[in-house]
Amino acid sequence: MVTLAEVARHAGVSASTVSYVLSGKRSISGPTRERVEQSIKELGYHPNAGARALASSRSNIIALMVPLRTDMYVPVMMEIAIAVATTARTHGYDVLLLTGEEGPAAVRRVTGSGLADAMILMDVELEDERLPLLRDARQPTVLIGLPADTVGLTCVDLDFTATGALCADHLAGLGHREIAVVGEAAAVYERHTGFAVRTLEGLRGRARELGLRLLHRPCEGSYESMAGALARIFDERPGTTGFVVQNEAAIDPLLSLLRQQGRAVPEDVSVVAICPDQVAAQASVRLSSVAIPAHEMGRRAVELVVAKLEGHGSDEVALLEPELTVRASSGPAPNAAP
Amino acid sequence: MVTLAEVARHAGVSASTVSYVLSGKRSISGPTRERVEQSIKELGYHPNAGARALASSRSNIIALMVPLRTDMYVPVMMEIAIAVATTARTHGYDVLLLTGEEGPAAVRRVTGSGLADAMILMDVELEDERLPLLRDARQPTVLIGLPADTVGLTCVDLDFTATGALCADHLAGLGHREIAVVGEAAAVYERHTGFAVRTLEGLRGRARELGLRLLHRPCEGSYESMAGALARIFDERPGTTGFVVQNEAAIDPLLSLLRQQGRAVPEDVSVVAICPDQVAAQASVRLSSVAIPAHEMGRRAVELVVAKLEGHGSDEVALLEPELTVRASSGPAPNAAP
DNA sequence: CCGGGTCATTGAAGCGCTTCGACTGAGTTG
DNA sequence: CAACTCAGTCGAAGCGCTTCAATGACCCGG
Repeated sequence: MVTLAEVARHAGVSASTVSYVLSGKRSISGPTRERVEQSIKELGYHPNAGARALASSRSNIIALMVPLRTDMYVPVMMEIAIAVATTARTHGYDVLLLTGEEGPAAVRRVTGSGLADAMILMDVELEDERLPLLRDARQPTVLIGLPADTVGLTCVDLDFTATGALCADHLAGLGHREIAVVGEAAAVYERHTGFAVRTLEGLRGRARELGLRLLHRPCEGSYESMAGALARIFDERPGTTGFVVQNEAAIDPLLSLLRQQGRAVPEDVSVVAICPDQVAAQASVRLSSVAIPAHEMGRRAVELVVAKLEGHGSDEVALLEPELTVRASSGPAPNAAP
Repeated sequence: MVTLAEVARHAGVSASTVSYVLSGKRSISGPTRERVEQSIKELGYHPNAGARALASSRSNIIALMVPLRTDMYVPVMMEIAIAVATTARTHGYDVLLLTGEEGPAAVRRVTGSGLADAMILMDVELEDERLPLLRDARQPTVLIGLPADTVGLTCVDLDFTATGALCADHLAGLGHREIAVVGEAAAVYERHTGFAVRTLEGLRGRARELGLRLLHRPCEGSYESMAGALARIFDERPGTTGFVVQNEAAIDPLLSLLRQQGRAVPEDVSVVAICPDQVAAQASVRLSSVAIPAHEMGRRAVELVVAKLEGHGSDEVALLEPELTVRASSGPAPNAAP
């Protein structure tokens, strides 16, 4: 194993000079720099991560805590994780993957041991038990998702309240008066997951303003549960002509069932989805949708955390503006005035 | 920040004693151990990861390299990643998340810097450019997936050749003679991804033995591309009564299209999928399928790598036996002899 | 030709931990 | 009872790096 000292000897300089060449924290003359870089290359030197971390109290690692559950939004989580990992690399950081399993204990372990310089948490609940620990951890933290109380926290999320309102606007604008919301599994609402709750609030609030009738039905995502939910929806509100779906797994079943029942999309019913663009574009009917900007969320989270690590950057809540793309699944309500 | 030395002072022992209490590498008397543990708790001590890594040349980190692409099997990758992370924790290791982006450079960086004690690579191609580096890295490595040449490597994978054969057996046993294979996107085969190629080999080999006619069509996974592929299949082989699907995204479109064309499953055509059980169980027709044991693969990979780190454990290829679960999507061929 | 400033480089002091060898005293053995 | 073992503890030497204060070399204006 090649060490700094060996590089220094090979290049005929002191160890500290090599270190400064590597870090760029002091000016080094051209010739010296070149000699050192040459030696590094020749010897195949790689700085030892542990020694660096010890001497500088910086590990250059960002911890990413992903939810253990895989009951929702798996592709989104994966895309966020990958975006975090690649963006972190461009800033010189590696990513440590923590699962929610250990819960608050993981936070304590990582912040205590200096394993990571900062943390990014996903799948934040409205009253998350990890939050108190974060508020007085010495490591900077960024949340992907929005808890109830954001004081002293930095968060990134799609503005789901605005997303709900946007969906309501779109359908109302097309003349739909009775809207059904096909949501995530009931468990997701029960554990007070922010995005699901907020979307619903946004939908309800705007529906009230616009005088729409709104019916919310959680859905497990299986074909069977979708069939059940759909039957109950048309049973209770036969005049339903607009659907908002926030559950990737339920999309295909919904479209398939509507087709089976002879309800044409978008002629008889309109469907708006809240899902990644790729999913919307691949469905049997190209779906009008509000995109989940997973990549952007991961990227922003890293950038916020890096800014904090570098001293600038403050606590802020970065809400991404939702964008609705109109595709082939939404059109004028069948009985609307022209 | 609390250090070992402070704990030692607080407990009235030497630093080395505290260290031995922590590691258990030397015997410590009951009273002393208790005193030290008490001090650790009172002071809220957490060993510093960097210092540990430097002194012991062990980081207690396993690097996991996941593919950057998200064009296939995303939920499977995620499940493997989560299984790796949780299993690693039970052995005292954390997981560093690397994306394929950096390619071989990431391998060099991690092995060179001692950032990780071992590596697990996913999405291995038949002729993977990272393999030469691994063969003479000092860190143990385990591959999830099977390259062409496994000499000197440790691998975990579902036995996809046997999986293909099993699907052929199942359909042949039900009297089907003409089988269509709906595969992954063409790009997956072009980059020689092991699992896709091997499944096909297994299918072809057994089909030949059993005298089945086999038609393979790659598929992007969108509804549109599935429609195209299906049209070409029935065009070319109108007598097709059996389907093998190895592409999660294509499952729903396939079932939906078959229904639209008035072909009943399993009365007119039988479908066997190669996918996680959850997906098979949630489809509109409960699918007969060979499960992808994602969790098991992740777990096994960690256990193999930990065994290597502990000195026992040798190079071996662990192929998991495929299991076919018969559900509602496969039945006797319509024109078969009773 | 000297005081003051800048630039490039160095030596040495740690960072917090693990681990080796040495030491002690109690228990065992011939 | 001397010789020996062994469990339990300690001191000290690093692990490979960063960083601070110090040292020269050099240039400038006065």
